[in-house]
Amino acid sequence: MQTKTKDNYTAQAEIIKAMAHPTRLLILNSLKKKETCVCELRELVGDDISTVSKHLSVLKNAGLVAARREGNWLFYRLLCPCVLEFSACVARLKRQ
Amino acid sequence: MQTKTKDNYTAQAEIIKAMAHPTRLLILNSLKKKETCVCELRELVGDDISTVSKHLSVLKNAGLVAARREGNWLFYRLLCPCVLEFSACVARLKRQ
DNA sequence: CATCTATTTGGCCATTTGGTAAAGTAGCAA
DNA sequence: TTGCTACTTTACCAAATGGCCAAATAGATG
Repeated sequence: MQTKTKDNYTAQAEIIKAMAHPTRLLILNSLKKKETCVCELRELVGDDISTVSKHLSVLKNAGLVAARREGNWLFYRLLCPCVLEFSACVARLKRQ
Repeated sequence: MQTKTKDNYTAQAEIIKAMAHPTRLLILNSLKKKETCVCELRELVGDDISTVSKHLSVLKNAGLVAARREGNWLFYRLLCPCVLEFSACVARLKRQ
């Protein structure tokens, strides 16, 4: 196996790992509909605010979302909606 | 958030988590081409045979692959090729 | 039966992850 | 300035993950 390919899979795995959590999937799917502030995501998720913030930083570091400040609020948005096409495939798989 | 939806994301996350490792991505992409025995996957991956076997059991438990015995050999095959369409999306993301 | 080959499983250990509480930071407003 | 709101970061802990070695297992063959 070539090093370049290995690096490629490592980089892909990083992104997939960032998606591999129920809360983060929920957040991603929610952001598909609209840009959302942390406080609203927190209500949606139902966990501690610091937990939600950590999940958001995982998604941000993976390049899946980005934030925009508006006064006291931070609005997160989805950078790559195509990652959600994956959900449909996984949902299909689950039913087999 | 409804319980049903939560369960849904948990189930999806299980499958995505199974993909979220460089070695397992390598295996999945290799199986896309053809059914392969463990010994050959081991050569491809380069890790200890027990490590490769454990990765395969993660993929099997997630429902992503299945095995077929032929004499002493176990041949693994990909059950849901659509999971790999995701790679293209992630690769695009990486370049942004 | 014994033995060989291919693969899985269990034990162990180091590293990573996910969660909370507490402390820190950034902007707004009085 | 002080204080308030909205969030992030740090510290800490428990649980999960990933790796290797060694032991166990399954089927083929003598």
